[in-house]
Amino acid sequence: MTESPVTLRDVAARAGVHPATASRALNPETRLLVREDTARRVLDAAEFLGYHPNPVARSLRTRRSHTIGVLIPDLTNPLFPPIVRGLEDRLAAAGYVALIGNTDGDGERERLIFNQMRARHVDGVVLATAHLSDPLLAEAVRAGLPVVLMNRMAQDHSLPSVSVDNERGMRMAVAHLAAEGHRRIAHISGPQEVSTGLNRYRGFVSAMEAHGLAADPDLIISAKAFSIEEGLRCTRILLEHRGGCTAVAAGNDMLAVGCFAALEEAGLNCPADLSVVGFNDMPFIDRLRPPLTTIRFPHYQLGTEAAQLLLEQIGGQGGPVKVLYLAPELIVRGSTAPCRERA
Amino acid sequence: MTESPVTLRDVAARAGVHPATASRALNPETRLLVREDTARRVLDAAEFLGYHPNPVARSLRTRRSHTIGVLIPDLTNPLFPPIVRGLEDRLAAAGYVALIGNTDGDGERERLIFNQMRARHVDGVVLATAHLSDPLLAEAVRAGLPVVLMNRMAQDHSLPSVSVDNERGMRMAVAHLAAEGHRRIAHISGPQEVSTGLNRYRGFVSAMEAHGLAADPDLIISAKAFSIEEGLRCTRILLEHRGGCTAVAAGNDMLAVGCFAALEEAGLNCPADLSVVGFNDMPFIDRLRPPLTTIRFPHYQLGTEAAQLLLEQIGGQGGPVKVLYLAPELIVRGSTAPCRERA
DNA sequence: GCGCAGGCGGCAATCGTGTGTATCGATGGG
DNA sequence: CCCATCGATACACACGATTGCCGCCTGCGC
Repeated sequence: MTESPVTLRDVAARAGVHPATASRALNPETRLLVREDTARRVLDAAEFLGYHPNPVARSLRTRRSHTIGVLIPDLTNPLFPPIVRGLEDRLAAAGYVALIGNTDGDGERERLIFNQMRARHVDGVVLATAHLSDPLLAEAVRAGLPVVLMNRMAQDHSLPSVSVDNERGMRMAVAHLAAEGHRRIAHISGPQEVSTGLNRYRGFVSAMEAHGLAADPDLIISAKAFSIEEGLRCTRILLEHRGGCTAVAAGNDMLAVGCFAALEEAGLNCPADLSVVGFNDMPFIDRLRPPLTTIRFPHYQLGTEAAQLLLEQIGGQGGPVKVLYLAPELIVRGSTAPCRERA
Repeated sequence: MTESPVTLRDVAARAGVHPATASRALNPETRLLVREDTARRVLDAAEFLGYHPNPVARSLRTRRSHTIGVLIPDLTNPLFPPIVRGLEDRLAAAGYVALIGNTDGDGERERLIFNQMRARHVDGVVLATAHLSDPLLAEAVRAGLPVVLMNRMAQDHSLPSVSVDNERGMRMAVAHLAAEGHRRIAHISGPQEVSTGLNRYRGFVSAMEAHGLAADPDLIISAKAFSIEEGLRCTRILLEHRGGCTAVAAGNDMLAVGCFAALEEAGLNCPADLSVVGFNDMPFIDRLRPPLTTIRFPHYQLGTEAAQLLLEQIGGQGGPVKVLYLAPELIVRGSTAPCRERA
């Protein structure tokens, strides 16, 4: 009464069959091995008793836990909740659940959590933390563990991944600033060890060249993390011995928020003194002062697509490795304005 | 090589003992049943082989999954990520993992997810979604499933819970507005079916009385959910046939954000035309325009304390039911100003 | 009427661990 | 010298579901 002690043998007993037969009848895959009326009797008995298969026992036998490990840097980064929800919703629809692990950008912690997840026999892993060359990837591949990279790509291995087209997104951001008349545009780049940081940097450089603008090395500062603190630090440096830039393309929204903080600290106004464009269009970023101009991509869908790719991989079709790009979109808000120096 | 096929029998074989002995030697609880040098031999063998007990098999035998179900309304509500992190961190320290379920405030979905979690044999449940009288609670109690309420309380059952002192917090908010000279203060209350909504409402009424102010029923509007949309809707109503209030105490920050949206829509200015105070001090709320005056409580700690209570309950000390209140704190920012009508 | 084929379903082993019980050996006391 | 006792370990089964294998029964054809 306290638990749900209704087990397969109970169902079998009530249906007057052997547990093995009940098992076959209940599994849609093997149901055709059982006569139809027998199957119906078993199903009715299961229904009547309120039978739910014990997933632990099933996992022990089938060696599949229906559990997915998800490694992200930090759940409290507003970018991730919608992505995680997309993941969980899609996984849940397939009968899987997600175990979330926060690495805080620490490689040591990442390895620890990864091992714990492997110990729990996860059926696959979604990595949103992978560095360009991450030893974990080699390990996962060697172990035959299905892996999908999310918002990240790897250089050493060809792995399925879902991400926004970062180069294109950054080019759109720069194009917007250029169209507003800005010529001296700075870039606060994300960490160059992750694909997101690197590709956006590349997009910045190529876009500047495409617009016939010099990508002044003095106006490119590399942040050590995608954090508000780093945005603040980098912008301070920029403001101190900047070559007089009129606009900043930040590596992501968090860096842009840090940029805002630095401007406020220096008594400068955005966009009057400096135009700022971010990347991600994370929740609530449209309600800041000023509302941030940024590059949007569908967060929730990023999660669902990552889940989809992982499920396909677990399904074992063994098809070609899929690399999925989601289209970025420029969202113009109040943090960018025409360049005054040109006017 | 691909998996970690090193099992208890392997360890036992290498140590030259029976698997049962190896099991006892490895378990600190039962280690004293084994001679010390034998235990050491087993431990060495386990170390050498890189043995990790199979948690699935263990769970099947011990009927403990080391898994906790966590039901929240919506992970994309910025209030929850820090709370969830606190929970996960504390649980992880005790060897537990959390399964997150989003109910979207839907009772049907809540029941569905709850059942799925029970089917997965979670060792306990943290409920951040419970209504004042929730059939799930009775069910969980009847099943002997450890439960902790988070940011919620129940009326029917005496259950362990962790929450902020909502009445006191709301009284602090009202006291602040009163101190600024406001006399006609409105309240956008949260859903009255959940303790958070009800207790803040009570706090509002009692605070108004304490300051000798009339709690005009026209100035109290009940939202159907703690959402931006509801905040928008309720504020519109308030602005249309309000009795000329000069301040609003919102049931939480999301409602306050909706309130901001309604003001912008009506061409009104906060705090010049209307002072607004929220509740929760959720992340990024300090970066809105204007920065929201609100009631803060430690989110992360709310999570860790809930986890702690649940772990104690699972530990089975069977002590008295603990109900924990965290102290609220008034954070004054730019969304509240002295009442102009008094000046 | 008998033999064979094939569809159904039962038997039992298995997954890896934990634990109650039995057994074995040693030791100490009478 | 034998028996009782106790400590240490081996044995076996249970947890609950899955699945390879085998046997039974039925139906059909000759």
